[in-house]
Amino acid sequence: MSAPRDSQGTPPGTTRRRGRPAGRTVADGVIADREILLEAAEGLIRENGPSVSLEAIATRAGVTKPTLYRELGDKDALVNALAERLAVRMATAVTALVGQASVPFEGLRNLVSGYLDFAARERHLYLFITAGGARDDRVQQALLLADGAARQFAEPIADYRSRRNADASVATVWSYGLLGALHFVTLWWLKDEAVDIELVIDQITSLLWSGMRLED
Amino acid sequence: MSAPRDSQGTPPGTTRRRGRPAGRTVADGVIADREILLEAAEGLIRENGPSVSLEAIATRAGVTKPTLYRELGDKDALVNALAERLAVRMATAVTALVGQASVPFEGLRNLVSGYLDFAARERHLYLFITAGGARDDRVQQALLLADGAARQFAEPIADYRSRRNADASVATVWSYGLLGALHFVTLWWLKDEAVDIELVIDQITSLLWSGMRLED
DNA sequence: ATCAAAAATCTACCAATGGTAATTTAATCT
DNA sequence: AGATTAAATTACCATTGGTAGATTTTTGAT
Repeated sequence: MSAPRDSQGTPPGTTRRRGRPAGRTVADGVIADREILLEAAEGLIRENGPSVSLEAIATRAGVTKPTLYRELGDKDALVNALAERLAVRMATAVTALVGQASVPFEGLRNLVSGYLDFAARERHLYLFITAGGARDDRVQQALLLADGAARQFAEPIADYRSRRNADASVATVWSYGLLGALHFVTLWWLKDEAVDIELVIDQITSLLWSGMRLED
Repeated sequence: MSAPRDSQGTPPGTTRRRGRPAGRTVADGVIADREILLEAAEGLIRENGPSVSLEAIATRAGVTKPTLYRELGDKDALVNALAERLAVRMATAVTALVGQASVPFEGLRNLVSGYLDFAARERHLYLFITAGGARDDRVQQALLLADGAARQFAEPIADYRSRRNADASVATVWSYGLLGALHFVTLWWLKDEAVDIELVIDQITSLLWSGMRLED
């Protein structure tokens, strides 16, 4: 917005202090700094949407790019870190909902509902992680959130089936299938949120629970 | 690779002819040029993977960037055009397989199998379209292939259910769910192709056909 | 035939951005 | 106190998407 005279985010009149900062020792506040950077990134993404530059993140965190690189690695690492955080928060929220269910079907429905709700609430962040940031290797970017989540889902699925003497080896593939279905429906729904969400939840839950077949 | 002296792909000794080319009239071979450019893009992606620059594409097509922009618009338009082509080819291949089935279940299985096969055969192109190219707005990039395909799938699904007096309004959501499941399983499987493909096909077909439930 | 306007193309550039090298400042060690 | 090391900054590089302006040929009017 306000054009900075410098390539960095230094205020136009002043000069940023250079060199090692006062009262800062080896591996002192490293985790704190990491946290501050990730927080800055999340903030920017929430406010300005999924396209964000490392420069902007560094500036918001009060540092410069090389510091950001030192703390986080490269942009892929940043996206990874954000994905991990989001996956944890998402899993926590969704798991709590699933736990409230009294029967498996209700558990699945809560899962679907929780997923869509969470994605809608963290719209920009969700889109950044699943379709946004990485420079190269965008290939598995789409699976970033999914890889974590799929592992989380595989175990309950396998358990559920084992307890009922059904083939549990499907758990991994089903996890990815489940996540993919949720993800695409989410993307489609987020585009304009034109359809009633409860209807969408019912329909996709029905597909995942009962499948498409009408006869045996 | 071989560093060009020029910023363009001009051979080091020569100078590229400038200006309007001989024997070229308004809207003459426009479609042909478009085709050549798209072909060049596909070739490069097949050979070098999903990361490709517009410069490289233009050079391979024997033109320069401004010409490419005149023919295609911007990079998003290029990705769009490639997605459309791929969607058509994919739909053709898959539809043929589905048509060979004698019962609906077999149709679905052929669909799944055809999707995975096609993606594996056009690995780089598939990844470029679904996870690769677009500059901004990568958001709906993930849905590029899906949007076309989902429309294709929605009608058969609705038909199938209508004929059996089942609720056909699920068709749209199910299409995206189906595509999402296929896409994620495909990405996961393409990562290292470690699992037997027939097993994957069986498992994901089972999920889509019968769902996850074990009891009513 | 001649000359102006329009069309198609290239060269040369710009801006944004991911990433890094060299430099400066402060803390720590001997 | 002086040397070494760690942290951070400035200033830069390379790539790449995109565009402005120069250049050449066709087209069309006089």
